[in-house]
Amino acid sequence: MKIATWNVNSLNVRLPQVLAWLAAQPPDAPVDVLALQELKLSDDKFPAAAFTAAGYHAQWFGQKTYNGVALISRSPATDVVKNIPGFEDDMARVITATVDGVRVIGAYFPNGQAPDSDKFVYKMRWLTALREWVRAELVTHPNLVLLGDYNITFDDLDVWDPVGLAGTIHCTDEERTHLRALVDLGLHDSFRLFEQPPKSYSWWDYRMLGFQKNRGMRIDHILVSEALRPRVTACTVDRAPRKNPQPSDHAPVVVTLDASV
DNA sequence: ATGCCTCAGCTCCTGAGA
Repeated sequence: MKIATWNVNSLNVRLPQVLAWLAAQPPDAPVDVLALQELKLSDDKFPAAAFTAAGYHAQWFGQKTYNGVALISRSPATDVVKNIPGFEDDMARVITATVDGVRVIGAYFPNGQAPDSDKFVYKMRWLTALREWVRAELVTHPNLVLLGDYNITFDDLDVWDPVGLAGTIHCTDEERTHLRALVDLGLHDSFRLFEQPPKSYSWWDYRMLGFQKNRGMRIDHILVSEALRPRVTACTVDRAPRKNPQPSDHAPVVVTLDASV
Protein backbone atom coordinates (compact mmCIF):
# COMPACT_ATOMS: atom_id res chain seq x y z
CA MET A 1 0.00 0.00 0.00
CA LYS A 2 1.41 3.36 -1.06
CA ILE A 3 0.34 6.62 0.54
CA ALA A 4 1.61 9.93 -0.78
CA THR A 5 1.45 13.67 -0.15
CA TRP A 6 1.89 16.46 -2.66
CA ASN A 7 1.45 20.20 -2.37
CA VAL A 8 0.42 20.99 -5.95
CA ASN A 9 0.26 24.80 -5.69
CA SER A 10 -2.99 25.09 -7.68
CA LEU A 11 -4.80 21.97 -8.81
CA ASN A 12 -6.11 23.90 -11.81
CA VAL A 13 -2.59 24.24 -13.11
CA ARG A 14 -1.23 20.91 -11.89
CA LEU A 15 -4.11 18.48 -12.61
CA PRO A 16 -2.46 17.02 -15.73
CA GLN A 17 0.74 16.42 -13.77
CA VAL A 18 -1.14 14.75 -10.93
CA LEU A 19 -2.97 12.42 -13.30
CA ALA A 20 0.24 11.65 -15.18
CA TRP A 21 2.09 10.93 -11.94
CA LEU A 22 -0.63 8.52 -10.77
CA ALA A 23 -0.63 6.81 -14.17
CA ALA A 24 3.18 6.52 -14.15
CA GLN A 25 3.25 4.29 -11.05
CA PRO A 26 4.10 0.60 -11.61
CA PRO A 27 0.91 -1.45 -12.15
CA ASP A 28 1.79 -3.69 -9.21
CA ALA A 29 2.47 -0.70 -6.93
CA PRO A 30 -0.06 2.06 -7.56
CA VAL A 31 -0.55 4.99 -5.22
CA ASP A 32 -3.48 3.98 -3.03
CA VAL A 33 -3.97 7.30 -1.26
CA LEU A 34 -2.76 10.73 -2.36
CA ALA A 35 -3.17 13.73 -0.08
CA LEU A 36 -3.14 17.01 -1.97
CA GLN A 37 -2.59 20.50 -0.59
CA GLU A 38 -3.00 24.02 -1.93
CA LEU A 39 -5.80 23.21 -4.35
CA LYS A 40 -6.55 26.94 -4.60
CA LEU A 41 -10.05 26.27 -5.90
CA SER A 42 -13.57 26.29 -4.48
CA ASP A 43 -15.44 23.02 -3.99
CA ASP A 44 -17.56 23.52 -7.10
CA LYS A 45 -14.41 23.75 -9.24
CA PHE A 46 -12.88 20.49 -8.02
CA PRO A 47 -12.15 18.20 -11.01
CA ALA A 48 -13.94 15.18 -9.57
CA ALA A 49 -14.74 13.65 -12.96
CA ALA A 50 -11.08 13.55 -13.95
CA PHE A 51 -10.21 11.48 -10.89
CA THR A 52 -13.21 9.22 -11.39
CA ALA A 53 -12.11 8.60 -14.96
CA ALA A 54 -8.66 7.71 -13.66
CA GLY A 55 -10.14 5.10 -11.35
CA TYR A 56 -9.92 7.09 -8.12
CA HIS A 57 -12.32 8.26 -5.47
CA ALA A 58 -11.91 11.75 -4.13
CA GLN A 59 -12.82 13.72 -1.04
CA TRP A 60 -12.10 17.40 -1.09
CA PHE A 61 -12.28 20.52 1.03
CA GLY A 62 -11.62 23.52 -1.15
CA GLN A 63 -11.25 27.25 -0.82
CA LYS A 64 -11.04 29.99 -3.39
CA THR A 65 -7.52 31.34 -4.09
CA TYR A 66 -5.77 29.85 -1.05
CA ASN A 67 -5.37 26.56 0.80
CA GLY A 68 -7.67 23.63 0.01
CA VAL A 69 -6.94 19.93 0.59
CA ALA A 70 -8.09 16.61 -0.85
CA LEU A 71 -7.72 12.87 -0.43
CA ILE A 72 -7.55 10.84 -3.64
CA SER A 73 -7.93 7.09 -3.08
CA ARG A 74 -8.35 3.84 -4.98
CA SER A 75 -10.73 2.51 -2.32
CA PRO A 76 -13.63 4.64 -1.10
CA ALA A 77 -12.90 6.92 1.84
CA THR A 78 -15.25 6.85 4.82
CA ASP A 79 -15.86 8.90 7.97
CA VAL A 80 -14.67 12.12 6.37
CA VAL A 81 -13.96 15.08 8.65
CA LYS A 82 -13.04 18.54 7.37
CA ASN A 83 -10.74 20.81 9.35
CA ILE A 84 -10.19 20.42 13.09
CA PRO A 85 -13.39 19.89 15.09
CA GLY A 86 -13.76 22.55 17.75
CA PHE A 87 -11.16 24.84 16.20
CA GLU A 88 -12.70 27.84 14.51
CA ASP A 89 -10.90 28.38 11.21
CA ASP A 90 -11.93 30.07 7.97
CA MET A 91 -9.16 28.30 6.05
CA ALA A 92 -9.50 24.84 4.49
CA ARG A 93 -6.42 23.03 5.75
CA VAL A 94 -7.26 19.54 6.99
CA ILE A 95 -9.17 16.54 5.66
CA THR A 96 -9.41 13.24 7.52
CA ALA A 97 -10.83 9.95 6.29
CA THR A 98 -10.48 6.19 6.64
CA VAL A 99 -9.17 4.23 3.64
CA ASP A 100 -8.44 0.49 3.70
CA GLY A 101 -8.48 0.50 7.49
CA VAL A 102 -6.01 3.36 7.82
CA ARG A 103 -7.02 6.70 9.31
CA VAL A 104 -5.46 9.31 7.02
CA ILE A 105 -5.13 12.94 8.08
CA GLY A 106 -4.04 15.16 5.20
CA ALA A 107 -2.98 18.63 6.29
CA TYR A 108 -1.70 21.91 4.92
CA PHE A 109 0.02 23.49 7.89
CA PRO A 110 0.09 27.29 8.04
CA ASN A 111 3.15 28.92 6.54
CA GLY A 112 3.64 31.36 9.38
CA GLN A 113 5.40 33.97 7.24
CA ALA A 114 7.82 35.24 9.92
CA PRO A 115 8.38 34.51 13.62
CA ASP A 116 7.25 38.01 14.65
CA SER A 117 4.05 38.03 12.58
CA ASP A 118 0.38 37.50 13.39
CA LYS A 119 0.47 34.56 11.00
CA PHE A 120 3.06 32.90 13.21
CA VAL A 121 0.78 33.29 16.22
CA TYR A 122 -1.99 31.64 14.21
CA LYS A 123 0.40 28.86 13.21
CA MET A 124 1.15 28.12 16.87
CA ARG A 125 -2.55 28.05 17.79
CA TRP A 126 -3.31 25.84 14.82
CA LEU A 127 -0.51 23.42 15.73
CA THR A 128 -1.87 23.08 19.27
CA ALA A 129 -5.36 22.36 17.94
CA LEU A 130 -4.05 19.84 15.41
CA ARG A 131 -2.13 17.99 18.12
CA GLU A 132 -5.29 17.57 20.19
CA TRP A 133 -7.20 16.36 17.11
CA VAL A 134 -4.51 13.78 16.31
CA ARG A 135 -4.36 12.71 19.95
CA ALA A 136 -8.12 12.11 19.96
CA GLU A 137 -8.10 10.27 16.62
CA LEU A 138 -5.33 7.94 17.78
CA VAL A 139 -7.52 6.69 20.61
CA THR A 140 -10.06 5.23 18.21
CA HIS A 141 -7.78 4.71 15.18
CA PRO A 142 -4.43 3.14 16.09
CA ASN A 143 -3.59 2.73 12.40
CA LEU A 144 -3.06 6.38 11.57
CA VAL A 145 -1.04 8.44 9.10
CA LEU A 146 -0.58 12.21 9.42
CA LEU A 147 0.83 13.61 6.21
CA GLY A 148 1.03 16.80 4.24
CA ASP A 149 2.87 20.07 3.89
CA TYR A 150 3.99 20.75 7.46
CA ASN A 151 5.90 23.93 6.67
CA ILE A 152 8.36 22.89 9.40
CA THR A 153 11.79 21.26 9.23
CA PHE A 154 12.78 18.74 11.90
CA ASP A 155 16.42 19.78 12.14
CA ASP A 156 19.44 21.01 10.18
CA LEU A 157 19.46 17.87 8.02
CA ASP A 158 16.25 19.17 6.46
CA VAL A 159 17.68 22.56 5.46
CA TRP A 160 20.07 23.39 2.62
CA ASP A 161 21.62 26.33 4.52
CA PRO A 162 21.04 25.68 8.24
CA VAL A 163 23.36 28.51 9.28
CA GLY A 164 21.91 31.18 7.02
CA LEU A 165 18.33 30.09 7.71
CA ALA A 166 18.68 29.51 11.46
CA GLY A 167 15.68 30.90 13.30
CA THR A 168 13.80 31.83 10.15
CA ILE A 169 10.34 30.54 9.26
CA HIS A 170 10.16 26.70 9.08
CA CYS A 171 13.34 26.51 11.14
CA THR A 172 12.43 28.13 14.46
CA ASP A 173 12.67 26.37 17.82
CA GLU A 174 8.97 27.06 18.45
CA GLU A 175 7.89 25.31 15.27
CA ARG A 176 10.22 22.37 15.83
CA THR A 177 9.00 21.98 19.39
CA HIS A 178 5.46 21.65 18.03
CA LEU A 179 6.62 19.11 15.46
CA ARG A 180 8.33 17.01 18.11
CA ALA A 181 5.18 17.22 20.24
CA LEU A 182 3.26 15.63 17.36
CA VAL A 183 5.87 12.87 17.17
CA ASP A 184 5.60 12.44 20.94
CA LEU A 185 1.95 11.44 20.54
CA GLY A 186 3.39 8.14 19.32
CA LEU A 187 4.19 8.85 15.69
CA HIS A 188 7.29 8.21 13.58
CA ASP A 189 8.89 10.22 10.79
CA SER A 190 8.71 7.62 8.00
CA PHE A 191 11.47 9.26 6.02
CA ARG A 192 14.09 8.90 8.75
CA LEU A 193 13.27 5.26 9.37
CA PHE A 194 15.52 4.64 6.37
CA GLU A 195 18.91 5.68 5.15
CA GLN A 196 18.41 8.57 2.75
CA PRO A 197 20.53 10.40 0.21
CA PRO A 198 22.29 13.42 1.74
CA LYS A 199 20.56 16.76 1.24
CA SER A 200 17.11 15.24 0.67
CA TYR A 201 14.43 17.90 0.40
CA SER A 202 10.77 18.12 -0.65
CA TRP A 203 10.50 21.82 -1.54
CA TRP A 204 12.71 24.18 -3.51
CA ASP A 205 12.18 27.90 -4.05
CA TYR A 206 11.13 28.80 -7.58
CA ARG A 207 13.65 31.62 -7.51
CA MET A 208 17.39 31.62 -7.91
CA LEU A 209 17.53 28.16 -9.54
CA GLY A 210 16.65 26.64 -6.18
CA PHE A 211 15.94 23.15 -7.52
CA GLN A 212 18.88 23.06 -9.91
CA LYS A 213 21.23 23.98 -7.06
CA ASN A 214 19.33 21.72 -4.62
CA ARG A 215 18.71 24.64 -2.31
CA GLY A 216 15.66 23.21 -0.61
CA MET A 217 14.00 22.15 2.61
CA ARG A 218 12.26 18.99 3.75
CA ILE A 219 8.92 20.33 4.93
CA ASP A 220 6.54 17.66 3.58
CA HIS A 221 6.31 14.77 6.00
CA ILE A 222 4.55 11.46 6.54
CA LEU A 223 4.19 10.51 10.20
CA VAL A 224 2.92 7.00 10.95
CA SER A 225 1.50 5.64 14.19
CA GLU A 226 3.25 3.07 16.36
CA ALA A 227 0.88 0.36 15.14
CA LEU A 228 1.73 1.08 11.49
CA ARG A 229 5.46 1.44 11.95
CA PRO A 230 6.24 -2.28 11.51
CA ARG A 231 4.49 -2.17 8.13
CA VAL A 232 6.58 0.68 6.71
CA THR A 233 9.03 -0.65 4.11
CA ALA A 234 10.08 2.57 2.34
CA CYS A 235 9.69 6.33 2.26
CA THR A 236 11.03 8.46 -0.57
CA VAL A 237 10.83 11.87 -2.17
CA ASP A 238 9.97 11.61 -5.87
CA ARG A 239 11.90 14.48 -7.43
CA ALA A 240 10.78 13.65 -10.96
CA PRO A 241 7.68 15.90 -11.02
CA ARG A 242 9.82 18.87 -9.92
CA LYS A 243 11.62 18.52 -13.27
CA ASN A 244 8.39 18.90 -15.23
CA PRO A 245 7.70 22.06 -17.18
CA GLN A 246 5.66 24.38 -14.94
CA PRO A 247 6.22 22.28 -11.80
CA SER A 248 4.88 22.73 -8.30
CA ASP A 249 7.56 24.00 -5.94
CA HIS A 250 6.98 20.81 -3.88
CA ALA A 251 7.76 17.21 -4.82
CA PRO A 252 5.60 14.24 -3.75
CA VAL A 253 6.64 12.16 -0.74
CA VAL A 254 5.60 8.50 -0.75
CA VAL A 255 5.45 5.90 2.01
CA THR A 256 5.05 2.18 1.34
CA LEU A 257 3.30 -0.13 3.82
CA ASP A 258 3.30 -3.88 3.48
CA ALA A 259 0.01 -5.79 3.71
CA SER A 260 -1.68 -5.69 7.07
CA VAL A 261 -0.82 -8.60 9.36
C1' DA B 1 18.60 44.84 -0.83
C1' DT B 2 12.80 42.00 0.74
C1' DG B 3 13.82 40.86 -4.89
C1' DC B 4 14.88 36.78 -7.43
C1' DC B 5 9.41 32.78 -9.41
C1' DT B 6 4.59 31.38 -9.51
C1' DC B 7 -0.34 31.74 -8.88
C1' DA B 8 -5.01 33.90 -8.24
C1' DG B 9 -7.79 37.79 -8.65
C1' DC B 10 -11.60 43.39 -7.33
C1' DT B 11 -5.76 41.05 -13.19
C1' DC B 12 -1.28 45.27 -16.46
C1' DC B 13 -0.36 45.34 -10.00
C1' DT B 14 -0.75 43.17 -5.33
C1' DG B 15 -0.56 39.59 -1.69
C1' DA B 16 1.06 35.30 -0.48
C1' DG B 17 3.78 31.49 -0.66
C1' DA B 18 8.23 29.32 1.94
